Amino acid sequence: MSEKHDPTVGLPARIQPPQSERELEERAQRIAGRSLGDLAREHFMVVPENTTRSKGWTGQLLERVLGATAGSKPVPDFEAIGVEMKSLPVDRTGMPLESTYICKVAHMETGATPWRESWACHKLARVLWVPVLGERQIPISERIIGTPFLWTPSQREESILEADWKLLQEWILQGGIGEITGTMGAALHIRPKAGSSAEKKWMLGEDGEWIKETPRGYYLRTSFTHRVLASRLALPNRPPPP
DNA sequence: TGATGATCATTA
DNA sequence: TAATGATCATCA
Repeated sequence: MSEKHDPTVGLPARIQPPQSERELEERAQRIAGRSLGDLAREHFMVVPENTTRSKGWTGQLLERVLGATAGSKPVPDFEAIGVEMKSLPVDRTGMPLESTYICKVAHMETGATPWRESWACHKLARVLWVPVLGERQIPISERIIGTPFLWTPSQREESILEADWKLLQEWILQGGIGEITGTMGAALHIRPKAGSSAEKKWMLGEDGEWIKETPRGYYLRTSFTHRVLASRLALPNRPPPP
């Protein structure tokens, strides 16, 4: 009989998950303006030289700092309060540098799933956006956290997402998942999401038969996330558009 | 192994 | 140079 090794021995206690949105917001506001290097040091994380081999590092740091549920479970980052966290790399003007991954394209959804019942819709129902000044020229440790904020899609935003969802579902119905390209969808689109293009998974094909296909995921375009940032941060007191 | 966290890098 | 398609690390 051997005792189970406890990897937390010698490390600081894990940050407890926030028990309310208020608590999460307070934590998030406190790291606004801080550098990734400072936060990493406080939480005993080593800053990578570059992100090529550490692509998820910033997100993992923020999860740790804010007390997100660790791991890769298919549940919200802050499970108790149903909030998803997304770090968003932006340039100095607030323009997102990358699209935002939402979730995989599930083979059970390849057809006529209503937007409101979709995995993507549930994922986006409540999001803590954490902008990070993340231009490649800036060393990782010097990148600065912006102002985080909680977000639920407005009616306008949701109608855009729903329209794209319907469009993509229609394409899947007509031609199968294999016909989808990244050009489809104004805000929400579908792109490969796999370890490599060689990776194939069983999906439902055009005529309902099982086929091997590249795993794909739903992503938000930068044009959409930019409008989300701009409407919540740059123009906080702007009256709603007509 | 498959879902999570994303960013990389080639091409149009 | 932006966008699409490809790829990388970690965790349970």
